[in-house]
Amino acid sequence: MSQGEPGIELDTSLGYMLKAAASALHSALEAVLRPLGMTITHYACLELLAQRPGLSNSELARGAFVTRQSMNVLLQALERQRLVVRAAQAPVGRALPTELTARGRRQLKVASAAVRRVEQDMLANLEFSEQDQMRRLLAACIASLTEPPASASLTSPSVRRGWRRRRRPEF
Amino acid sequence: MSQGEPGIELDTSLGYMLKAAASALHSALEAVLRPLGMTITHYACLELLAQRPGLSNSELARGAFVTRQSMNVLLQALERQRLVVRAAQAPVGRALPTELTARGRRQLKVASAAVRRVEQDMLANLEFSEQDQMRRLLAACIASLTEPPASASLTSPSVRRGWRRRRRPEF
DNA sequence: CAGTATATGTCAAACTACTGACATGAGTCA
DNA sequence: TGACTCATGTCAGTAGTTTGACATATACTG
Repeated sequence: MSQGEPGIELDTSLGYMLKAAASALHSALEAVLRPLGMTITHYACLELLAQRPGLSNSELARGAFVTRQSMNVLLQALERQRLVVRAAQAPVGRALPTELTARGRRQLKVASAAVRRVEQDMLANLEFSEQDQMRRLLAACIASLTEPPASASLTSPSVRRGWRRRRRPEF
Repeated sequence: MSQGEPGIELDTSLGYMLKAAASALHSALEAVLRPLGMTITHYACLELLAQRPGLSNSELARGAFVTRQSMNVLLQALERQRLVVRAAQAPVGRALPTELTARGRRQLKVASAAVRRVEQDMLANLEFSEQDQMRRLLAACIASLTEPPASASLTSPSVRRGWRRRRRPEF
């Protein structure tokens, strides 16, 4: 083009490619989850609870990359559907531990299988060593973007100080 | 973090890590673009037009990973702000070529610099060879998810048949 | 040529997720 | 103890996107 150095070369920009890959994955996940009557965040919430029972609303929000407000409305819906149960009162602080019900586990089981298929499709052409490599590279990108050098674990809410987590999530 | 760390795949799931990286990038981009009064899609639209002048609404939508309806409302806003101009009538078919105005180019220049900084931050700890590797891996994932083996170029709307592009975009 | 399928532009309605705001619980520090 | 800071839950309003629908333009098919 004419004007000097324009901007970013989209075709080779890793930021753009990252977005493209995430977008493709998102579409594929939506496509398999929709017939099950679930959104991606809905699925993510269930999966998180299956692997870490007792997570609070805020912790689930961080794990699903949405705001705690968004997760809150979702959680209320899931509770109405009897897919999860929340403690009536907080054991400590204000955080209310949440857990899956048997019904929630059943729904998750179906969804989880579908999601796994999508992920395997995505990695169909990658060797195991390449998958490891990709994990390493993505982790490096995440770390660089999240600045604070250490931790920020899903379940370490209070201890860390002086660093304020970025408010906005995804997508 | 007392509950027995159920070995979760989330921490090693490439799908999850991809989402995490995209989410972190999205947040970082939003943070630098917001002070400029731009959204990510807004920026993406301008950047696309800078590199491929004459792109239509639908082509811009695909390039920015949103629906053509979303891009349409954005384009109308950008046109009102005199950042872009659209052809009054289609040279062929219904597609209306769009181009940046001088004003649009000026706005893009500032945003592009900010975005470049974010991307460089993200890649700060990666060697060039690792960046190439990452490009290759992401490209493979995108290809696997998009199924149809070939093409699907940003500017090949009509030729391809028998394959319907996935409707939903991103993020 | 008629019929069908694909692309595109655009309006309107519905939704999802975010921002803003406020109150509550807990830890830190002087 | 009291002031301050931080994390959390939750309600209300809003912005950005998607879904749905329809008209129109082109290209393929038989």
